[in-house]
Amino acid sequence: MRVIDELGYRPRAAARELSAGHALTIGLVVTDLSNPFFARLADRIVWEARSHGVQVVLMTTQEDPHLEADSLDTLLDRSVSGVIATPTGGNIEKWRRLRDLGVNVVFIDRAIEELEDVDVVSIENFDSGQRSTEHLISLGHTRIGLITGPLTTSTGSARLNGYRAAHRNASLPVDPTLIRDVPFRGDAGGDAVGSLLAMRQPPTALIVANTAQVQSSVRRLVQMGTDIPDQLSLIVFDDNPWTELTSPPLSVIRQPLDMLAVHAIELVLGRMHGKLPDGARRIEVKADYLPRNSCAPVTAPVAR
Amino acid sequence: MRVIDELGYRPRAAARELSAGHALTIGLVVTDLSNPFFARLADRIVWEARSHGVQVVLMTTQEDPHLEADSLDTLLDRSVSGVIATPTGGNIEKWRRLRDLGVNVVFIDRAIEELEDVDVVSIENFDSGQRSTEHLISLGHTRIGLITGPLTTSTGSARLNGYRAAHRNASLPVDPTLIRDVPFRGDAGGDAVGSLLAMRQPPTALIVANTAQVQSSVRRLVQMGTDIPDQLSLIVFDDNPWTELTSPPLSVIRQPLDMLAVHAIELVLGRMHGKLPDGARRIEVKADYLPRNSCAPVTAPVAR
DNA sequence: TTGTAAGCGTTATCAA
DNA sequence: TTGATAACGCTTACAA
Repeated sequence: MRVIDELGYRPRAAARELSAGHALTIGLVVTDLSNPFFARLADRIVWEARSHGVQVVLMTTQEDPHLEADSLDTLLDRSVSGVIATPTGGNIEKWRRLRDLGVNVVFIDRAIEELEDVDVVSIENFDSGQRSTEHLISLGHTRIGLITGPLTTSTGSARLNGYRAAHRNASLPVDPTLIRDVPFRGDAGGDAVGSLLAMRQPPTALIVANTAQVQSSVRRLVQMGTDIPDQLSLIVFDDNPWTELTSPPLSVIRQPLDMLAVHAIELVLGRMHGKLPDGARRIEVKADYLPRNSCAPVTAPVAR
Repeated sequence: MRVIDELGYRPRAAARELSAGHALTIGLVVTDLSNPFFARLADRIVWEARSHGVQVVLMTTQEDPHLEADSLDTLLDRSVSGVIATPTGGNIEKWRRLRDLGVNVVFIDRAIEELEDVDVVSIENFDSGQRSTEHLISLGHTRIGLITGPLTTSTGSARLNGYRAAHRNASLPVDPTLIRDVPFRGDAGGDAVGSLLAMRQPPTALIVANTAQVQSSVRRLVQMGTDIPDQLSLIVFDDNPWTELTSPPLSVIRQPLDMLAVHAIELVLGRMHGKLPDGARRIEVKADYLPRNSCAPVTAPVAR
């Protein structure tokens, strides 16, 4: 021990991994880090992992299944003992194989229907969609726009279902032309905003129900000089650091990133140490509605 | 080859690393990912690294030298062949040892004076400080506040020197009470804003010269209801996605993240392959001033 | 308790 | 060109 200290000896990770057959490393696979949601999620995960002596290898997919497939191969080569990912939706077989090979997989933020035996940590998507819609309905809005990610994603469909349920409960019809499911990448959010406001009977309220579309949507609203909240009430998903710096400050659905990260890490590490019972876990944490000043009652009653 | 295909064989990274003595991996050591500047930087670096078949192990320091030291040890254990880092300023000996052990180190964004033989990629800090100050002076401002990171950091001191040079060139005195060098973490930016505006003779313009302080500074300005630009002209460092979403949109110094990332990766990989001449490289890329609507001429001439 | 040896999967060296 | 062999540094099982 004294000599170890004197020489500053440190065991070599590669040798240990080769001998053990697996690495004290997890892979983190997210879309990209320019989305503040994923960035802060990554920050929390790296932080939590560190406190357990686990390193994080970071890979980004740009929502592209090919890049995702590459990432998974690479992580497999590295014998990572776990993967935390926001899956693109593709590579079903690859994910399954990864899991069968003993890699602990945890999906965060979204799920994949076909992979029911994979752990998932997410917010209560249905509930978030419902509550934000209900809030706008309670302000008298009857034409509420919804911008969401592709409906093939679990977040997209669950939030839309919440939106629908809120309408149903209020005995309001759902106008399908107010619903825009758009791709994650590019300026799709902005375009959806443009076309919604150009409608003959435009919505009086808007929910941007995916973090990937918030920035481009808000940018477009600012460019168009839309008067918020008088002309349009607005709720966006996820409390970015800047949502309170706009005028007016935006009412948001706040996703509890810390909880998501902590649960994800605990699932991965728990399975690593075999401390968890078999069977997939689905953890849903509540997302709060944080009212600020971007929502107001409808100004004029809507003629029908 | 056919059998390789059939069996889906893939070489084991751990064995290769053990044999080769080093890993096709680099460490990325940044403060934290909740700062959009570092997040986007990390995004670009991961992306560039991937295109060269190199994986990235991510570690965060929270500006804490102890955490940084831990990170370096861990990376050393992993035999990474390179490290890209925004150094905290401490651990001088550790950095030097790392370099002497053959790990290619590239500092990004900031430098450490004592380590003159380490590659550095940064923006033209002096120039950025000078140009932003000059712009405000040309609008007639004579009392220009400056919020910057600790002056022990290369970015802090270089930007301050630029600020001073601009004053000198315009034969303006520098009022030291207008200069606030504050810690990176916490709400130091907001507090500096508060105390600057509470001065008997407050500044008519403000430069927030560090990304870490922008968010808390702007938040405080919004909270205080400061009229920008009529009451206070504002320039902030780094073009976050939200700087054009505030009202008014903020004039910024835009740091060319792509360039920083590309240069850093090229330096690390270039040295890995021994394609680079000896001797440290200092690459400085120009940062553009991007005028938006947060700067205006002084309203009333300052009584003297 | 301490010491020895085999094995992890790859690369590199040296013979054939 | 091909094929066998040692070495990388750690863990673990077994023998002394």
